[in-house]
Amino acid sequence: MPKLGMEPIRKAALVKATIVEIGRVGSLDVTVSQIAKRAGMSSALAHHYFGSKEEMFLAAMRHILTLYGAEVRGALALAEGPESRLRAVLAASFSAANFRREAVGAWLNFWVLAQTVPEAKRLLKVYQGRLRSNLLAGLRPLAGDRAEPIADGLGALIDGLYLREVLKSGPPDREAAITTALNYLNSKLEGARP
Amino acid sequence: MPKLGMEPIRKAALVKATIVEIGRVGSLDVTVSQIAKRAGMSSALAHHYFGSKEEMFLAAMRHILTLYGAEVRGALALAEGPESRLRAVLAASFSAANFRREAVGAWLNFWVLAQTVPEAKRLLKVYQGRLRSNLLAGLRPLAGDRAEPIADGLGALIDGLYLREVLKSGPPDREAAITTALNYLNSKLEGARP
DNA sequence: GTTTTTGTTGATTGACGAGTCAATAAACTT
DNA sequence: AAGTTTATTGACTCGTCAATCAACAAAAAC
Repeated sequence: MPKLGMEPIRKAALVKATIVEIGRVGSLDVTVSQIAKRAGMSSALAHHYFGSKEEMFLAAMRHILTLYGAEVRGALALAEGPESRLRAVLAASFSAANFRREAVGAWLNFWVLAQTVPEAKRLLKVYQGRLRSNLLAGLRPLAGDRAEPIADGLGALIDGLYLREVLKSGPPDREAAITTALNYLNSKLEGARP
Repeated sequence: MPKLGMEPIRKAALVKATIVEIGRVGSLDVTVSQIAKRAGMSSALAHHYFGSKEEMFLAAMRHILTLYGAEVRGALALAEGPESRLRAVLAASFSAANFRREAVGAWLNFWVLAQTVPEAKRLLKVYQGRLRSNLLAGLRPLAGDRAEPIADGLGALIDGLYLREVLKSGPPDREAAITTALNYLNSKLEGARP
């Protein structure tokens, strides 16, 4: 009993299921069947829509990047002035949606994927570039020349905080993460101000 | 023509080969045969000595941790005073041996392993704990109460710098990494000093 | 009302890989 | 010299899984 126009629905369900399963299993060793089952369809259908497992992974990455991008843009729209914009970027990076265990686990595994799959590497570089330019936009008015090294450090710090979240046992502690990042930022800005 | 006392030699060769192969392939999807071949023996022998692939991975992790620990201890032995000790820890973390692409790639994959294998998680926590206490020892005399958050931030920053190294294309840039970490440290210490 | 397009799956193929085993051989023990 | 322990491997088992295919169903187009 096929309804028409299923393609986007099925694809969306698969993307979501891919992220959930990678997070649940904790590695890229998830089978297409697992993903398809969670998305409520047969593995054959998953292949029908995506062609290969790798394409599913890449679609999942794109989806996470899109979500993250939207969140940053939303937060940025409300912010006034460089300092507030920086805070917005950090808040979005550690938002409840992005900092869920499941998303963080998937994120880590995408990093692994980037070692093998060029397109995955490219996507991750897009993310890095966006983060960097967002940070720079806020930092340049406050720190001038010293903006670039600060942005690079802060970017690495954010990634590191994600990484460490993976090892934690309890629930994600967004507060702690965001405080650490803000702390970094503040000591940098104090040093740079007249 | 079996010579006796091969066990430690074979095991060492396998551990080394495991790290190399994980770094080369860029994931934990390395076959025991690949590892064994690189170590110059049959896959059956690898199983004979380690029992399972997972045990090989864990042995490789222990090895990397041991190397890192030795390097830190060595650097620390030469250092005088808290500031110099902090610098020593950072230098060891980004030493040529630890910051090779191959080692960094393996490191990333061990993080993934820690999501599934409890013993791997434990080992990674040992690493984190050691790093943390080394940093704290240097920081407490300089920053007092504020030592703990600084150490946590610096630890995350170091992990983040490792993570970012994975995406880089060229040769590892230890200088840049160590400068970023020192920078973080300096702005923190300035803020804390009378 | 027949043809085409879109949706869907069970069954199958083909490859690959972890772990086991039996067999062989050299060295040590008694 | 017979027996035991250690080293070593080729061949095999058994399971898993990505990807394909043939077949079926319903809507749309003609």
